[in-house]
Amino acid sequence: MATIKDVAKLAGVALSTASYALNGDSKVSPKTKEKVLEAARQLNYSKNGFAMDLKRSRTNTIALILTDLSGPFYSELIRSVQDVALSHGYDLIACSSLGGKNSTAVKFLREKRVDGAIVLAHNITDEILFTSANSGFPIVVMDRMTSGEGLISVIVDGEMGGYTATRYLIDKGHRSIAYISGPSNSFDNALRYRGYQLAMKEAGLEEKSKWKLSGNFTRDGGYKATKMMMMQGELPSAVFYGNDEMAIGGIKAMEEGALTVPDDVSVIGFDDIQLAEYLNPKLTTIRQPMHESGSLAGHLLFQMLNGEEVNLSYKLRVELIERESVRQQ
Amino acid sequence: MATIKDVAKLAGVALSTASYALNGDSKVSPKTKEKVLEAARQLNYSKNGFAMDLKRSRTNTIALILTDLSGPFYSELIRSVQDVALSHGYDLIACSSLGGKNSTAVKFLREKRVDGAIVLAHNITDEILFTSANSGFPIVVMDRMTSGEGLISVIVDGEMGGYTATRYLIDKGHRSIAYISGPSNSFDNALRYRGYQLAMKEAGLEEKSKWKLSGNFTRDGGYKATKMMMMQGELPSAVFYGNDEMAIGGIKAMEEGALTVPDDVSVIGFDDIQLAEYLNPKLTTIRQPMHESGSLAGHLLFQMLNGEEVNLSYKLRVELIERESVRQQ
DNA sequence: CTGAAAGCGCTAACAC
DNA sequence: GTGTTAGCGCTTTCAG
Repeated sequence: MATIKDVAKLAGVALSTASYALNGDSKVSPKTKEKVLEAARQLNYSKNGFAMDLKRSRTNTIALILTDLSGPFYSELIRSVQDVALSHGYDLIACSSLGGKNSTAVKFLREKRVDGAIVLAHNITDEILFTSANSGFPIVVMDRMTSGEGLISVIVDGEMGGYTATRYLIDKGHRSIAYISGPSNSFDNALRYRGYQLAMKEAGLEEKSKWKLSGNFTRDGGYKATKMMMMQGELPSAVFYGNDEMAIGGIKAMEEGALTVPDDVSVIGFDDIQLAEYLNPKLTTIRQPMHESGSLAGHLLFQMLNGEEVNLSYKLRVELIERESVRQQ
Repeated sequence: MATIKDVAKLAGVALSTASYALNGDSKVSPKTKEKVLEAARQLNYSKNGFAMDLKRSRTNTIALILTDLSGPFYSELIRSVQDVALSHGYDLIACSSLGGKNSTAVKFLREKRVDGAIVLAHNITDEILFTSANSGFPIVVMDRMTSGEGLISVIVDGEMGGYTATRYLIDKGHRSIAYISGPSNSFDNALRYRGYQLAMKEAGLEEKSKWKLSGNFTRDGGYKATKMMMMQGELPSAVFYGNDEMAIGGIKAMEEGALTVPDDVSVIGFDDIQLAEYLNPKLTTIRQPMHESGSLAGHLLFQMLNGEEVNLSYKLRVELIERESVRQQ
């Protein structure tokens, strides 16, 4: 691998001159510059990224950390963060926190391989966040309400969402409503469930403990939880799934059990994933403003990077998307 | 930011001793090691990633380069590559080639910020691939047939896929079959189209030039191309969309035009994206073995990293997934 | 086992 | 404008 030293030698100039020429600094004469560039071309030279980062102690890169890079749900978020990064002349890399403490994500955070990060990964502990973030290394976290030095959060109002969904079902005349929950350690799930409870209580409705099922936020989990519910004999008139993925699994289970949605049982989800409007029936759900929240997170990160003052947390509103999976009772 | 120097000083040992202790080298006495670790803890020390990479001139990281991080289609691929990376003790980062020559992807490739890369991004030119790859920096490219020093390809047999899809339609009794193509610079599209042409020719069928439409591989493009086709008056009895996304858009356009799939016109796609089986009607399509190809690409990359000999290219077979969008004519 | 010292490749004062 | 030089923070020989 050719180094800048080789380039300088071949071009017959000093190291620094080569560096200046390569970086487009104005204080190099055009012909010297051309000489250097030509030498670089000949040697197929390309600069060593780390050496530069080390020297500059800045990478011009931010990281987006997700639990699993492969969730279709993140598309919009990734895109909006990417747009913001690009518009600030920064690079974006995505990495996964799969593997917890030993994951790529934690390594990048701890070893400061980027200038800042946006984190949406529940398996990154608060402790890691706290010890990694500081005024020189900002982090915005999107799946919990946590803040500290260089650490802020932008979250979606899940409680409001849970309330809205439940309330909508109640307004449609439903009286027996089940909530199929996500993982018990999920902050998002807790919020949605709290919203559900609130609306139920407010309407004087009771949550039946036999319908208290968990589907782990996965399609298969939703399927199994629903099967379980169906085996219990008595069915609610509506079920609120903690997320759309579980609702998909749930609808499948119902279909298999000769139950029609929404005629036999109404279904509402949460997230508004892309698939939602292609399901049959089209899924009524609560839309998370992924684009807005990603964009906001990105902008805030750059504000912090520039040393500007920002709030400790931001909460975004959620929206009901009425489609076909809920019927008037 | 505390450096290893600070840690050494606080612990009262030499720099090298601190380094050894921190890296778990065996030649440090347990109590010295503990002293160092304690000092590191106190200072909230974490090593500087670049300095290490620079010194070691290895990053233990590979990159997966995609045109757009946000395509839902990549999920399975990402997951399989990730699994392979993890099992080799490597980190994986994903980055986007959005922005072409100035993209993050190109920067990472040229500046060697990783140890190797898997590329599935048609806007990365062959030239960049050739100048970046070498025996010390392997690249496996997944969307074209290109090879060179440290550069190999694993592709899916798109031509066979195109042939299979078209042949299936013909066997179902269809005689007028349109192919809605992807971007003209797409290698994948060219392959699929060639397969289509082959099957048509073999059956003595003719491609009508008025149905020669392009949908750019996007949902919206498929929608527009289909609208265009419908405006022409005469409709084919079956249409083969270059990918599933376009088929989705196409089906929507047909629905809006009071056309029923598959009763009025049969539809076949390509890719077998997750959505395909949730559409109404469920989409008949050609499945790309994303898991297998990602896994293979990953394994090959590591073989190259280890200096092992590998073939210049690998071609994977494709599979017809029969669902509901094609009917017997 | 420990410590001193030599760089990895690059940038950015600083002097000429 | 151009060249000299001092590190960025780390690993790793080599001598004690």
